[in-house]
Amino acid sequence: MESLNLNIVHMKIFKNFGNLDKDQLEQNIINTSVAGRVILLRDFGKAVFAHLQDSKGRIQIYLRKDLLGENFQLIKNIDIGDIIGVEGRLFRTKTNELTIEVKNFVFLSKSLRPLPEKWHGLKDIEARYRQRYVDLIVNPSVKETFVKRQQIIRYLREFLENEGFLEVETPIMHTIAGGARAKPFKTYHEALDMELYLRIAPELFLKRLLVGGFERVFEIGKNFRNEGISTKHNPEFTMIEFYVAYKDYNWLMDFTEKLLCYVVEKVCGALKIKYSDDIIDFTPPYKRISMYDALKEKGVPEEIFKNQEKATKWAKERGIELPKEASLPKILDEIFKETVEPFLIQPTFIIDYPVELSPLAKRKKDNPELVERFELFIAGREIANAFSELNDPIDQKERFLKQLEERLKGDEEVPEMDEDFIRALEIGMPPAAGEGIGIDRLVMLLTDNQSIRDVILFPLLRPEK
RNA sequence: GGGCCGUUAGCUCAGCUGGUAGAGCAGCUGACUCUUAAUCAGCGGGUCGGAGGUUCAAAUCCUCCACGGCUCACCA
Repeated sequence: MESLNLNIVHMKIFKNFGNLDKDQLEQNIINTSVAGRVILLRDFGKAVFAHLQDSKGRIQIYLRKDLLGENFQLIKNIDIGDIIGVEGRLFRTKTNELTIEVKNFVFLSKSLRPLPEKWHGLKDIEARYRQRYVDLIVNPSVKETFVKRQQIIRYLREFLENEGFLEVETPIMHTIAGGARAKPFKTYHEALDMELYLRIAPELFLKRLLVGGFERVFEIGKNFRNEGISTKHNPEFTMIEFYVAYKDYNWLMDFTEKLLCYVVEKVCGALKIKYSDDIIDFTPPYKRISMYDALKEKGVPEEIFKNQEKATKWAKERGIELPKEASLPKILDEIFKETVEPFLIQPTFIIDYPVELSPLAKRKKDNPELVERFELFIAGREIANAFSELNDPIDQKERFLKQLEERLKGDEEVPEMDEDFIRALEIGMPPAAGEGIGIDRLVMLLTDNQSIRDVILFPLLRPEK
């Protein structure tokens, strides 16, 4: 029987025969076979009802002594959690439930540990993360989340491929951890006797590919940041980054709207979705507003935009904590995070950031203190970060050098100088726009989950003992 | 790293101002051939997260530690 064609509950049985009523099933004998895990068991002595669960659903099976004869004694050895295969005829019970009347069955796997309680299931959050295999068996919505996660990635990929993008893989082990501002994980290569870093972003490698002549590239993969863990941060997380030559950030905003619509429509079946207590509407166009205008809208006085003393005072009066030695743009960024960000529920592009906050973005032509950058906020969270890419090697080198001063002051999050990246820009990079989207946060949004750990199969935890 | 909260049977949870640790489900035995968290009768099940302390007596009070949750800090 192991070699028989075993049906998958939902795809074959319910899809093909789920619409047949009791009489139709009496008149047409439909034999089927299924393998699955026993998740409920009701023993009546000479008859047993059980529910089998497989990857797509559940179906009830009915085992009778008079049909199974001597083999019926074996049924008494079944425990909840065992995996068995059955074959038999489909029928409907008195209560009209589609059921398999078993004529033959086989034990496939024995479960030695009991499953969690059938009614309350597994609730303990720690146990759910540590024993995700049990969580997946008993909490159906968990499985749904991870199916949706894969769909989100599939449709992102499909959209970009349809738009002529090439998917690439760049190194995860870096000799210089660049492309973002974050503390990296360290590892070690024995043969080369060399320290390496796990990447904090693929950005600088993807831009090297623009130099090499690929005009549309993207990469989906893990990034690693050696920072605190929270409901929005896991040390390893999945990003998609994509780059388009000969386009700028305005084009990219339109493109982002199309991309999100494509994915949301495919995955959720509508552009309006529920997230927590909000209804998020992905119908374009999304509001586009500069960082400074967004601050003004929330009542932040314009006079502090150009005056560090006043900005510091204004922030402190409102209990906004500032890092020591914060520059004016950094102070405004902190004010933004407190006064604007939490209120950006509907998709909103915040554009035109101060150059100090964006060392890899191109300056605006009419205002070199700002860059052509946007961040997309949804449900009070940053979902995407994008800009017209800086392709002037001289400006880029100057900005790296300026950052290095901070590194020398002891800021470990500032990357080392990447000389090879400068060399690549010196060869000549076409004007381009690039964007990164945090996949985990997007999945949270589209699956209505409040913690990043609920969209990562095996989130990082300390060892049990 | 700080603050608050949690950790009792395989699972979900009770256990009051300190006085021999409980229930439901799961398990075991028995009854029952259309049940839906099946039902009924009976039985077994615990280093109360760990280590100290206070006390005649600690799941309960105190201290430290471990793990987790929320939150703040951190976070391109």
